[in-house]
This record gives sequence, structure tokens and C-alpha cells, in this order.
Amino acid sequence: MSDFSPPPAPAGPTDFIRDIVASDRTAGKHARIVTRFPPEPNGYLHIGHAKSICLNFGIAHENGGQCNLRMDDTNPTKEEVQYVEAIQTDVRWLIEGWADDALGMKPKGAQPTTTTINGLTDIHLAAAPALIPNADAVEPFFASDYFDALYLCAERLIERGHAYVCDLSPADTERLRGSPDRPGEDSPFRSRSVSENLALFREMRAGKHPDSSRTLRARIDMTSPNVWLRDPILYRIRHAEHHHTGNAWCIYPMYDFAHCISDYIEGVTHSICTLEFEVHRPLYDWILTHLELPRPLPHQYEFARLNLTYTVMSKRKLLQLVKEGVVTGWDDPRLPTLSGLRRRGVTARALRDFSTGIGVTKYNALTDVAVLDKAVRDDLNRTALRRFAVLDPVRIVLTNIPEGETIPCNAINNPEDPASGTRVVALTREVWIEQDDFMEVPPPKYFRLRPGGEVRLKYACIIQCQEVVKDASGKVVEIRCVADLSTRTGEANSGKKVKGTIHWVSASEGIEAEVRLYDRLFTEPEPGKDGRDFLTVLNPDSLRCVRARLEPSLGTAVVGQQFQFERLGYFYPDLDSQPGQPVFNRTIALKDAWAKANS
RNA sequence: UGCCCGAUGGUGUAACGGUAGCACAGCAGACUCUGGAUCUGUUUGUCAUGGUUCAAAUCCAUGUCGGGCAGCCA
Repeated sequence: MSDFSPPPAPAGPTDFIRDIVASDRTAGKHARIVTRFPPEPNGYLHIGHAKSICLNFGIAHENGGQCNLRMDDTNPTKEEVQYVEAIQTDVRWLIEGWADDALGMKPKGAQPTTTTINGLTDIHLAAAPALIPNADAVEPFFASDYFDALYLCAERLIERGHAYVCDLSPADTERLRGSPDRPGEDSPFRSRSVSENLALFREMRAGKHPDSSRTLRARIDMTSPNVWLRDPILYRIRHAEHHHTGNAWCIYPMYDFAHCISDYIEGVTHSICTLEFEVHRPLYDWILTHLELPRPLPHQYEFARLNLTYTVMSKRKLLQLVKEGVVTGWDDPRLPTLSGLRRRGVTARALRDFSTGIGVTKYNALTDVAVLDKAVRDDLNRTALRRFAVLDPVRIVLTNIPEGETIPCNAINNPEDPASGTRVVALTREVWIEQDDFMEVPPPKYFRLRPGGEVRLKYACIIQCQEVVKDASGKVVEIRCVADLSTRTGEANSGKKVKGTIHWVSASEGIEAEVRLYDRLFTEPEPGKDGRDFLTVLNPDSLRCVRARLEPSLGTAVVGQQFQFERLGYFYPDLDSQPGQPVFNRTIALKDAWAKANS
């Protein structure tokens, strides 16, 4: 471990995996810490992946190492390029400005090279130097780039008597495997000769056998209490086109065979995955050990995947929601996908803060979505520009302000960030306020407008309600008030206290917009908990669209800008916006102590 | 009923044989030109039973409960 001296581990988050990494470094076990994030490109990344990304990239970043982005694409029937693209976008978005320095990619088109070290065959593929300016020069790692290497490893195992070609049908394979509490039985093809196995395997590769007619299996122990050691299948025949290798192959390696070798090829030191792979670890180690490889072997560690209340996380269920049109697509803002969260206005920073905040353990936890909400509000509170918007308008007429007159009012853009400055909003004779901010017969402790009552129009002045105009059905259609201009912000009586301050939008100056109000997708904390179909607990009100009135400055808002609509919540321009027809998504509502106390 | 893993307030997470802490949620109050933010206070916890030890959330044993594993998925 010579001259390499990564930065000392910062006093950031720690957990049992970081502890292992730290002690491995102290022991000088690795020249450089290498982790990997290996999604299968068969769906979109979700917030559970964010936890894994933050763990893997975080460890790499903190230790001056690297985290390889790798497409775990060994099953041609499930994977698609569209997912490869989306995954890259999401990963880059999530780590941008935080762990870019640790992103392990490879030079475009690079393939592993085979060499001999100490008489042992080695296969290796290094990452491209970090932060290559031209992003087109690099691409993610692909397990499918290792198909040649993997095939070589398979032949190696066969030659050493560690693997054999098995002609059992899928049904018979399953039958002879036994069950967790009943040992399996040897396949009748288990003791074929090396040369016969080799010949057969080569025929498989050459396409001489139909799908499922044969497999390559590891020769381990059919009576092992660990079912994954009962001669697991290493290769299966699939005459199918692969998104990355086309029709070059008709045999494809299984996860267990491909994953450990891929880790080795890339020089991964810590291979971090979720708990369900714990029982696969002996197989991971068995394969690498029996390959007799010259470099240090990677090690697998497992942590608990993220579970969040009021949502679903499995790719299968997310795919179902998308396919059945329950939501509008993978980036529907109600989904916990990274693209959905991003479209809703959730920032990468909030996701990272959330991910590190929840910790890393082996306990199968269910995290309250309120923790996510808090992380989102905390980040947006610091950064979002404050604006006025009225979602459910009722008309106020300020009877003492002449038609056509505009009274400029200075409004603070973000009280949490003085550097964001101020803007001017115009007070006019007619303004919109929220229906909610007026009550004819208010309950006790109601601070807002009531007949005869006073309220402050924020950044403008205090108004007093003098008359309520209703339509035939008794609905309030107009509230006539008088404005006390001497209480204008900055004027003599501006210090006058009233209980309530409300937001407003000029009727003549304001613009209209569609605002999409999102709520949780499910009505139950654990959708599908008791074996019920998760689709039976969909929240019918997960999306409500309203026509809102906005202050004019919002007309030029573009995707990427975060806003707080004062007293309402955080809102984010949607990509459905058209010139003159803005659309905003509600990222998250503000906390509302009043509403809560009255619910 | 085989093997593997886990269990700390309502939720999540620290404490690595030496005072059980933090965050979220909740509750109460202060402040407020956002019923937001901020600030203050506060309710609630080591799965059980034994053992080792001056001392156990921590080590050991047994039990209980929860999760995972029998795809030619990952």
C-alpha cells in the first residue's frame, strides 16, 4: 500500500459496513476501495436504489475510491436499452455535485483483458480515469461485456471437475433439488467425464441444443442445508436477442455465476447487496475460490433494503402500476421512482440526506414516509423561492382602491436566504385569496378573514371585511373589504398587529396555471400487507388538478426551479408546461398545524 | 419442521463490557407580516429467562417473535 493515501475517513455517517471498510483499510487489505452499484436494466431506479447508491458511492467517495456503475444484464428476456439510459440519468442526477469523483465508468467499448499472473489466468477491466470531461468517451460497465470471460471461467470449472452439463428437464431439476428441509438427490448426469462435459458445453454455446434442454451446473453438494449449494445452475440456454450483445450468444450465465466474477474482473473490494442474497454468499465465495484467481477476491456484505410506508418498492409492482395505467408512466410524480420524485420536485440533496439519515443495518425496517417528507421540506425551505399562488380562489374587492391603480409591494424571495433578494408584487382593487382564508362563521382561534374582521395581506396592508356577496345558492362569490393603506409594509402603521396574515394574487395582474396536487398513492401504510392485492388500497385522491392564480413572475418559471407557494407548500414546474400555460406539481405541502388540530 | 439473518420508545437509528443518546412522529409553550421556519420543554425503550462479570443493550446458553432461502429471475 505504498504511496497511496486516500483522505482520512470523515466524521460522517457510520454503519457496520463502513466499519468493515475502515478496518480493512487499517489492515491495509486493499490498495483502493472499490464498490459497485449493479442494477439490472429491467426497470427504473427507485428510492430504495437511492439508499444503495448513497451507500456504495458514499463509501467510495469517503475513502478516495470508486464505485462502478454496472448493468447486471445476464437475462436477455427482461432487459432493455431504455432502462440502461434511464438508470444512467438517475444515477448521475443523484450523485451530481457530491460523489461524481467516485463514479466508476469504463472507456467506451472497453473489454476485459486476460493475462497470466504467477501462472494463474487473470481477467481484468479497469475503470476510466474519473471525471473524464467528455461523457461520451465513457459508458457503464456491463456484465454482458464479460460473456467471453465468463464462458472461459465456465470451461475452467468444467476442466477441474467442478461443473457438469445436466440434461434434466426444469421439472426434474426442481424435483431432485429437494426442499429446504429435505436433501436433494444427485442428477444422473453428475458424473459425466470432463471431455464429455466440455464437448456438450461447446455444443450448447454453438446453438446445437434447444432452450432448457440442458444446463451447466456447479458440482457442489446436493445434500447441503443451503439450497443454493445444491449444484446450482451456472448457464442456461436461451435463444434470445440481448440488448447489448445482440445474437452473439444463445447461452447466458446465471446471476450467481456472473456477479461474483464481474466483481472480481473490476477489482471490486466490497460487494454490497441486500439481505436476500445472504444465503448466496457461500456460493459467491465457492465460485471465486474454485476458479483459482491470482488477485485478492471481493467480499460480499448484505444490508436491509428500504421499505417506506404508503408506497410500494418492488419493480414488479411498479411495473404493474405503469403497465396498467394506474399512473401515467415511470416518472409519474406519485411513484417512488427517482424519475418520479425528480419530476415532483424532490431534490437529489433531499434524497441523499434522507438516505444517510435512515442508516444501514441488517434489520428489516419499515421507514415512516414522514422522514422523507421532512428531508424534502428541510432542503426546499433553505432554497426555494417564495411566491404567491391561490389554488382555490375567491374574489376580494378593495373598495377604496380605484380601478386601474397598482400599488407596488416589496416581497422577500426567501427569508431563509437574504441573498435571494426581493421582488415587487402589485396590489390592485381586486385580488384573489383562498376560500379557506375566509369563514363566515369561524371556529374559535380562527385567525383569518371573517365578516367585520381584519387580516393582513402579506407584504401589502391590513384589510377589513365589510360585505359578503353570495350567489343564489348561498356560495360566497365576492368579499368587499376596505384596505388600510397606512398599514402598508414600511408605512407608519405597518407595525399594527393582526392575528392573521394571508397570501393573495392580483386579479388583474395574476396569471392562470394548472396545479397538480399529489397525495400518497395508497391509503394503507403497507399496501398489500395481509396478502391483499395492493391495487385494492389505491388512494382515489392521489392526484387532484386545480386551476390556480399565480403572481405574474411565475409565468417564466422553468423546470429546475424550486418554489414555495407561501403558506401552501413547495411546487415545481412540470415538463407538461407550455408557453403561456404553466403546470406546477406540488412537491410537498407545508406543515399545517391548524389543519392538523382541526382534523 | 432444515439452514441463514435479525430484535433498543409509536417509527428509524446510536452506544463496540462502564451515565441508554439522536432523528422523525406526538404533546405543551415561545416567537412569527408564511398557523411555515426557528427556539424551549416533554411523554414513551434495551423481546424473555438463565449464566459469565465489580459492572451486560453489548459476551454465552435456551426460548419467543420477525425476516430470508427450494427460478433455467436478479
